[in-house]
Amino acid sequence: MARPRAFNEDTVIAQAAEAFARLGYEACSIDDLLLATGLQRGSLYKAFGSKRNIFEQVLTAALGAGFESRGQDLDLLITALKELASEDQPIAAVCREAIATLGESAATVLGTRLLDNLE
Amino acid sequence: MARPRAFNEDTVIAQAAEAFARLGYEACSIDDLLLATGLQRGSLYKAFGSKRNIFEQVLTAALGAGFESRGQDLDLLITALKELASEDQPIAAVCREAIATLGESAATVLGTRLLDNLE
DNA sequence: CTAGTTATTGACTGTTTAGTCAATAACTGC
DNA sequence: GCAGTTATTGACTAAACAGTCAATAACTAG
Repeated sequence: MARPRAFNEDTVIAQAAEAFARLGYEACSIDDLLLATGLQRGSLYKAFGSKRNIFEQVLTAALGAGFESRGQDLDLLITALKELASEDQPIAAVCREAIATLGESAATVLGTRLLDNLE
Repeated sequence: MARPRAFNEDTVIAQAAEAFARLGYEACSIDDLLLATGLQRGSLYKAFGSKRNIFEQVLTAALGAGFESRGQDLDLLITALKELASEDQPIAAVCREAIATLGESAATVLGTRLLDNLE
């Protein structure tokens, strides 16, 4: 129909996920995301709209179907809970669903992952 | 000896603790701390040196002698683990000591507090 | 009262932040 | 080819950021 995208959206989300998981939400700047994805500013904003929206897509991809408590995905969940969930209901909803998947061990699984930051 | 301080250091640390616990480390700006403490920029920096040092004093006060896993103190511990511990050894050391105090229930206690962000 | 010391103030700096946009490029349908 | 559409680029903006500093104020010792 028109000029095609030069990137694959899923790949970009996966690259952004790595950056958010490693740095956390606030500490991960747009420049960090540009570096991680190889995109230019305008392209990132055209495709995703805002930092918060990028994170929402990252989180949905990580915690949606096929969520299996990989370390990186737990880091994203912890970040979402600590930095966003209390003031962002859609993010909180995604978190709730993932936590239901974890069942009664949710607290221990998350706490154990938190403690991994000491090693 | 000279001009006396117009504030009590322990009070200021307690006020800063509330702000850090509520907002997290990165999301808590110096302006947030000035608002919370009522101090002026120069006074805060003269007394504590840097944002990171203020946080270290807050954390030491919260997790040192008399640490009793109050909600606010757990929030500070979680913040320290997630945002600072992996790249700041003195902060990590304070965390380790508090976690030893919590014993084998540490992971569950921290995870449970994390999940409270959903309510 | 004076000299010495330390605390307070708030204007200032340079950097980094998230986000915007006009110009241009790359495509498709005709 | 041409017209229409969407993607890319990177310079740009305004706000927020952590941290500094010269001027001044408030104290103590003598």
